[in-house]
This record gives sequence, C-alpha cells and structure tokens, in this order.
Amino acid sequence: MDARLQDMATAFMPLPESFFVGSTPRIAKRLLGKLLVSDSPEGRTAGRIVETEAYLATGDPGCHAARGKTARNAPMFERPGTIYVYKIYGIHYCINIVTQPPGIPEAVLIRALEPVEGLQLMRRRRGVDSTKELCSGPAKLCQALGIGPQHNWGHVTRGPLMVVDCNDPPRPIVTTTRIGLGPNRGDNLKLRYYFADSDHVSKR
DNA sequence: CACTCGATGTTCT
DNA sequence: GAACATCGAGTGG
Repeated sequence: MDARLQDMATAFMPLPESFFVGSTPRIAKRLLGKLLVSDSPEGRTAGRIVETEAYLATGDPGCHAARGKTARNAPMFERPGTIYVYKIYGIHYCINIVTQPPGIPEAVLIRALEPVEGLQLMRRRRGVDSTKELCSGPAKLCQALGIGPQHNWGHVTRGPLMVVDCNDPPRPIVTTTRIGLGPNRGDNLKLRYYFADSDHVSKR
C-alpha cells in the first residue's frame, strides 16, 4: 500500500464501538469535532460535528423512548453506535447515534455539521448555495448527506455512514437547553452542546 | 430582523 | 384529534 492510500485508510478509519460507551452527555460532547462521513452512489459527503443533543432513558420526557418501545424507536434499544433515523413532521429526517447497552434507550441527536467534503453534492441535494445553509440543522444535514430510512438500524462503525476522528484540537463548548421541545418535555435540561466559535450551528 | 404558517407521517391521548 | 427533537416561504417592521 502506498503512502497516499495509507493516509486515506487512516483518515477514514471509523471510531470503534467502544467510543460510544459511557454517559450519554459525555459522548454527546466527545462527538463534537468528529467527522460524519456518508458514502452513496452519488459520491462522498462529510462534515465536522459542531452541535449535538443528548436524550436520556430516565427522567427525560423528551426522549422518543420515554414511554417505552415502539416500532419507530426500536433502534434506540440496540447496541452503542446503532443508527436511529426517524421522520419528523412528515417530511424531514433526523439522525441519532445510540449510546447505551441494549435495552437502555439513550442516543445523541446530530444537530449541525460544518461541511468538509462533497459540498457541490450537498448543494445539489439541498437546493441552496450558501455553505452555512447546507448542514445547520438536524434535517438539513440529513438532506445534505443523503441520510434517510435506508440508514436506520445501521451502525456507524460499518459504512456507508461512519464517524471518524480527525484529531482536531479541542474547542470551547457551550452547554445549554435543547431545541424544539415543548414545556414539560425536558426543555429545561441542559443537554445541548455546540462549539462556541462555530458559524455552522442551528441556533445560538 | 421577528413572527406566522403550511407541509405531512407516525405516535399518542 | 393533537402533537411532534423541522424547514422554508411569506408577511410586517
């Protein structure tokens, strides 16, 4: 294997399942700065994770699994690293990564990316030009990366959707309340995390 | 800028 | 029926 291929292999080595073991808020913070890489027949798209939210199995009425297992939330009960894609408001998709052992439904919602690779493909899929508009929201980034129901039940350690460490230096993180939850649904819990200096988060 | 509202499928009351 | 981990078009300041 020549040096260039070696670099590629290193650069796109997915994080191991053990990365997704631990307390969910901790994993949500640790995911900031990692790359989400999506391969499809149209090409590769990738972005740096700059905003996440944690959803907990207990004491969190905003969690999709707060009232038990359903056909929709069943992937949340699987192994750490399992991909949970759901449809919201009938038209958009959002992606979560499971963070607890089987039977404990906790996950991290990926809320925003800084576009890194395949920006032209992202623009085509999104129908917008502005780089800031490509991935600055949970449904926007799914559209930009071509994420849909075909990825549900998948696992981020085995393509076509992977989380990759690129050894970025640490950056200051803001911890605050989650977006889009109504009253009494855990809207007071500080389980949202984003890079303070990022221009690509969904909301300040 | 801020705000309202429509799109539309699944889940829950 | 109503709510929903959203987005974008439209309106008004």
